[in-house]
Amino acid sequence: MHTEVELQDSHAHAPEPADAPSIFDGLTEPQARAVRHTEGPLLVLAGPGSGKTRVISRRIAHLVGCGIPAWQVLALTFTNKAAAEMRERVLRLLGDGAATRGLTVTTFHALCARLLRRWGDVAQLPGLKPDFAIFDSADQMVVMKKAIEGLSLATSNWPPRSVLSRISAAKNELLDAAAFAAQAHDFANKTVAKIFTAYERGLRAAGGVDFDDLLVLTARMLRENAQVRQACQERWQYLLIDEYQDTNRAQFAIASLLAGTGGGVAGEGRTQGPNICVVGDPDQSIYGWRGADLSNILDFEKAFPGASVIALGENFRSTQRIIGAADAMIRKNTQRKHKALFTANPVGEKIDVIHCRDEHHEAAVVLDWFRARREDEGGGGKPAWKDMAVFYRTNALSRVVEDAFRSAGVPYVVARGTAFYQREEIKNALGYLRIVANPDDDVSLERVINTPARGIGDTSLEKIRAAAPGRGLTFIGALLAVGTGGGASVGVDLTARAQNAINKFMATLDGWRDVAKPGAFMGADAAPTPGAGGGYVVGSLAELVERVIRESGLEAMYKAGRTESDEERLLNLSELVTSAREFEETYDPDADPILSDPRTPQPPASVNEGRSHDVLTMLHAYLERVTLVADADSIDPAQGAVTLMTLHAAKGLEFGCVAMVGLEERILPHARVAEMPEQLEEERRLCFVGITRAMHRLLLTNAKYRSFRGVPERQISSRFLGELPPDLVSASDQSGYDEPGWDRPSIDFAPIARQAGVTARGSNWSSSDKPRARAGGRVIAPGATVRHPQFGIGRVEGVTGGNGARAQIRFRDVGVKTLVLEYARLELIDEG
DNA sequence: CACTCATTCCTTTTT
DNA sequence: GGAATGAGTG
Repeated sequence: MHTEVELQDSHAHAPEPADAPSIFDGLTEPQARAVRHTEGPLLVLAGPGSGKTRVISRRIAHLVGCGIPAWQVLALTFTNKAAAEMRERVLRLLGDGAATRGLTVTTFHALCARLLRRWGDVAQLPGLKPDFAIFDSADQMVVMKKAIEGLSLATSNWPPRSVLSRISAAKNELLDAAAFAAQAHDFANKTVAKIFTAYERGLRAAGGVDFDDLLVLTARMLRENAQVRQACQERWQYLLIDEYQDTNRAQFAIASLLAGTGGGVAGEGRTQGPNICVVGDPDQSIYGWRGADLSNILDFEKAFPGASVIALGENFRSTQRIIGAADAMIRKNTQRKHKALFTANPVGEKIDVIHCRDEHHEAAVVLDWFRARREDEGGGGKPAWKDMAVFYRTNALSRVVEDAFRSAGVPYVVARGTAFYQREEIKNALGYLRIVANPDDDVSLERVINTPARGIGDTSLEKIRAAAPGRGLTFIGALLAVGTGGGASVGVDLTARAQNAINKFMATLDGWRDVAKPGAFMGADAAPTPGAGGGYVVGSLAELVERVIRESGLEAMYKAGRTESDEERLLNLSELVTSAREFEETYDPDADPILSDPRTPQPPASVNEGRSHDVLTMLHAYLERVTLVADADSIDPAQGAVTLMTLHAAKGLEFGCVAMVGLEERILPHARVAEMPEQLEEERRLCFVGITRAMHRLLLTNAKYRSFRGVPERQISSRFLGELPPDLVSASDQSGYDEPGWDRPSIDFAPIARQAGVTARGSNWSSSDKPRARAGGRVIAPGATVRHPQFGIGRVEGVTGGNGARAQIRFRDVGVKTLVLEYARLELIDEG
């Protein structure tokens, strides 16, 4: 133990010397134990607010302090934000110098992307191209639709969304298309298996991988290729995984393969097993729907025998009342290992629970509550806007809150990191860039080939599309052939105009590729252009982005439009250039795991000094970065604004004052638990996560009426509210009604037997308060008489069950109509 | 071929 | 209430 001295002297530019603490300063005994543990597997069960991030960053600093080279340390998180924060905290302890060189702190997905780029060809993963693009969910959808249509199936029978989610589930279980097909026995599964195969083919043909592939392919590569596995194991001797409760099977496989079995060379007396440290909290597992497997954390000691376990139960964040409420609630979960949750903090104020009239009233209540908090003198002093947050279960709930904040002039930010990159103009610009990076990307190609309109219309494209596969041509190959050889040479009969347009387009693409390619005629060595936009070096990424925006015609297109949104789009495009420039400036090849060489497991040292990396490499890295951003990544507490976000995005954060809206049955817990009761406990954990984000004050609200898709529905108070100890709560009913039952959690919500019958749920009548509300949830069967708001009285002739259930109904005036029960506002008159 | 307007279909959560 | 198709027109 020699930490302190070493740590303090070796770093000249630690920002604030006064701030450079001893690594063990102010730690509790269990925290210090976790920091001190270096060799062998370690499980840290870290309750909310237990100083987890602090422990992790100090532990890394301690490892380095013990003489372990930083480049041997790999820390994995789920979001870029968490990675950035962890990295920053380590650097604060150790300084950004030689001591931390090569330290790898990144997300699972980003690590996998880098490993696949570096090793994909060595491992010979079938169909994986070195230039592969990462397809986000919108891209996946395009490929999926094509796959389904290519099999002559209807997207109405095989909804791309749900097929994708089944495939995703399979991939999370490490099943590939062949393995999935092998265990598919009924018709539905066999069909999904076929679609799976076609989807994979389409994805690979476009040189793409989806999010799940990043994990699956990496797991496979590590499992099957000894060379890659050894290289990684040799490089990363110390593995650390945050939010371990959220890992799925693929991530577990990756972690195990990276950890290996022994922790270094045999015979060195290390018998404890690999140096893998995982940190998590089973009570905060909220990604079950994405394949997270709680048994990874619950069975850690089985997977890594001899593991030490340290529980961090003391909470340093919240008041006693908040902790008491959270603890009481989470105890209702039965599938759970109890872990003591306690705090030495002040008792604090009671938790406010307010029943509101509707969502607009609810938003106003939240606003008032925040304003009142700004005058609070109590614990934490007067909070600023940035110390406040609103959480909700679904994104759809944010709109009303946003509106209220906007019109009240209260600053707010919505945590939607992906939103910027989902915008039409940005997707267009990125589409072009993606083609430059990977010409096979036909999803991007089809997106932008006629955006802005350049005379390559549907009819021409259809002809080319029809001809391409028969000739073994990719889409871009066909375009090239059409352009150079003339359409006739590949059996495509195009108008001269279309051919010209295609030629021109291809020439433009070529120009960009010359910029991106190293050593091309406008390569990195050329002199700087003091162009109008000026300042940057030829061969820079930002220049490429700017060129693409201009020469693609996107700029002109949005300039021509004179609506407000067009102006905004132009601004966004220049924002994209800025983001590229920023990326370029901070691009650090040293931090890039792909550059570690297997034969020389040394840190890359100063090999990559200077700007020798070419634009294409940087473009790949940039696109990768841009596709792997998460909602939570955009949260920047430096902004003086209230933060609005989903409960999922809130994990890992803390705020002085928190308001949670929509504590209603069918929202939190979500409606899906009616069909899948086993998901209730995850919903409760989600609520637990929300509550435990609050340091001083917590407000929980719900509304009596809430509109869904414009239709107001009567809401029922969330059962979770009923689970809070009454003495910790200060409840008030401002709904303007006084009905019994409103305060009580619903028991009316038990799963409805689905059988052959179909439930006409919700029955959303006009705003009148007739007793027919009770018709909701009843079974509609053939023979029943119903009333439709437009069509009048009708008789049910037949029903089809399942999701999106429909009924054929014969109306007196309009004849037989097929209606989707969920949306047709049917009123049951007689069960027949 | 491009643009506008009507119709349809949804809404968990996200790397 | 809104995005994403599709039909119809210039």
